[in-house]
Amino acid sequence: MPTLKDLAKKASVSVTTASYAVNGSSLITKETREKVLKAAKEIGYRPNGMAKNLKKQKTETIGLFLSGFTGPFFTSMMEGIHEVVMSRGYEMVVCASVDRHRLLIEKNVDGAIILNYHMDDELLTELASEKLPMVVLDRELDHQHICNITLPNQAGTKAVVDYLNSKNHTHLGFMAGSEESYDGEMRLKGFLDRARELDIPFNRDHLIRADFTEKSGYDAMHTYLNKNEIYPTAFLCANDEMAMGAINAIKDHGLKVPEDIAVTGFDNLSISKYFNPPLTTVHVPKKQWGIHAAETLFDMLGKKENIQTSDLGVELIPRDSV
Amino acid sequence: MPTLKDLAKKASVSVTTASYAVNGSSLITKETREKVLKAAKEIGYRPNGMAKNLKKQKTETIGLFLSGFTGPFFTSMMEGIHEVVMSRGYEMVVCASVDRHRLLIEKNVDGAIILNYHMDDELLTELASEKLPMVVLDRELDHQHICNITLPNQAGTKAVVDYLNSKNHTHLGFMAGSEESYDGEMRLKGFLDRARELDIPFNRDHLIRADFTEKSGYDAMHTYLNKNEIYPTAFLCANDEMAMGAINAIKDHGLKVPEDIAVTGFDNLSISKYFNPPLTTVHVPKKQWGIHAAETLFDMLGKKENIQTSDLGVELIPRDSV
DNA sequence: ATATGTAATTGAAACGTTTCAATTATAAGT
DNA sequence: ACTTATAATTGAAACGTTTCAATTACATAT
Repeated sequence: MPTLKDLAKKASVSVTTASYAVNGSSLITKETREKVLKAAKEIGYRPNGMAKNLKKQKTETIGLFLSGFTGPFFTSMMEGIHEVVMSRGYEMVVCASVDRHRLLIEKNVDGAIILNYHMDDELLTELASEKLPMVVLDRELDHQHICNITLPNQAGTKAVVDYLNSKNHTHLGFMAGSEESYDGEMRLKGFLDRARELDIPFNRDHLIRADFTEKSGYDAMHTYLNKNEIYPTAFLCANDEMAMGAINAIKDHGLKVPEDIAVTGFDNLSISKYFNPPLTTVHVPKKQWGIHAAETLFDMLGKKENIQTSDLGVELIPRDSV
Repeated sequence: MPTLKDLAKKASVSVTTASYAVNGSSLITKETREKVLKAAKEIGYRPNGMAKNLKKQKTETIGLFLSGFTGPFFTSMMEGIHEVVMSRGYEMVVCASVDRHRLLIEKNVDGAIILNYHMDDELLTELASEKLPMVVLDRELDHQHICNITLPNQAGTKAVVDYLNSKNHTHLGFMAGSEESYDGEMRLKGFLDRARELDIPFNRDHLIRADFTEKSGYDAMHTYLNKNEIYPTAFLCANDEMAMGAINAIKDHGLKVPEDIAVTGFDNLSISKYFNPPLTTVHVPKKQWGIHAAETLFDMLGKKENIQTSDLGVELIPRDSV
């Protein structure tokens, strides 16, 4: 691997000049630059990113840290983030991990967007700093260098309860995800609160736990139906994937959706409208969410004062599954 | 940001000892190690990844370079890669880019898996080396430090043609993706070749181009149906997403699937079996593909001789869309 | 007490850049 | 021709680690 020193020798200039040439500095003449660039091509010189980062003390890379790549939910959000990051001339890396990721703890990124319930609050508050601002999407953290951008989860399930209520569904069930998920628990909370507010009785027997995947939704609903012969007229699910699994289980059990049991989801995945039956759900502006997160992060990097983190709106999408 | 020097001072040891302590070397006594670790906690020391990488001349990170995050196809594959990478104690970063990505060209990764038709062959062959082996998934490149692991695209569409033929479909149409996609073009080639082999006449009027997304599939089929009043009895689509779009367009046009037009996909996305009608498609072992790619890359990193790249199998999944 | 071997610690160089400060070359003004 | 200003080039330090080679500390054997 040729280094800048090799390049300098090849072009018979100093290392400094070589550096200026490859970085397009205006301090040197056009001729020297061209001479160096030509030599660079000849020996196949490529700058070494590690050295560059070390010297400049920054990477111009922002990291998105997820708990996993599974599921169709994240892709729109990533697109949103990616668009913003590119437009600012930065690079983006997506990392999945359990509790920690070397790129984050060894400061290999200039900023981070976190959507990873495996990472605990302590690690994040410890790591966040002027040099490593963060936007967290899956919790609320009070820290000078952390911004929270959360989804309107509670408002979402509340809207669903209201909608179902208006359709005279007064016996409700809820399929929740993992208890570790902030978003999931907020959705559950919105549901419970609203049910209480509307005096809709809710029995914990009709609270099912799954893990946000279609399969887990199927399995959980399957077991549930085998155990209970009396069931609600409508089931709210904490996300679309589980809702689809639940609907498939209900159908396989010989019941009809929505006639016997209505089912609602949350997220409004792009495929949900093509499901059979098309899924009533809460639209989550995933891409917008990503854009907003990234823009906020760049505001922090730019040391902007008074960073605004506007709320995302809720929209119920009524379809045939109710 | 406290450095190793700060840590050494705080713990009243040399920089070397501090380094040994944080890296768990057995050259120092238990007591000194503990003393240093305690000091590290106190001042909040974190090793600087950039310096580490520079000195060690490696990152223990492997990069997956994609053309975009869009679409549900990649997630299973990423999971496969990720599993392998983690099991080897490496980190994985996923990068989307147009023609180049700084992390790749500045050697910020120890190895790369490429699935990005935007990157041209020249760049890749120039970059691949002993220190940066690559596995490419979307083309075939002959280079000492590049392994190709491609999908059984041609075999896939050939199987579909055979299947449709056995169902007496002799008027076929094909919805292809972007011409830049190797996989897409191979799928098309398999189709064309097999049709010729079976003496099934094919008219280029029934070759539609879209760009692999559901929306583009819908639009393309919509325009097609408005233009042609005579159409094939079956349409092969180069992937499932376009197939779903095409089916929706056909339905919106007042025709029935599969009665009026049968439609097949390619990929077997997890949602495809729940589509209405369930999609006949070719199963692509996406996760297995990822695992195989990552394992091959580690074989290269380990300078293993005689690297085996076994082929992936094809499996036609008959469902109601035919 | 002295030599000998091993364990623990340390100093200093190196990794490949960037960039400040210093130097040299070139042009312009008298 | 000589100063002065500006442009172009360069030397050297620094970024924060790792690790080789050298040193010191300590125990054991003579």
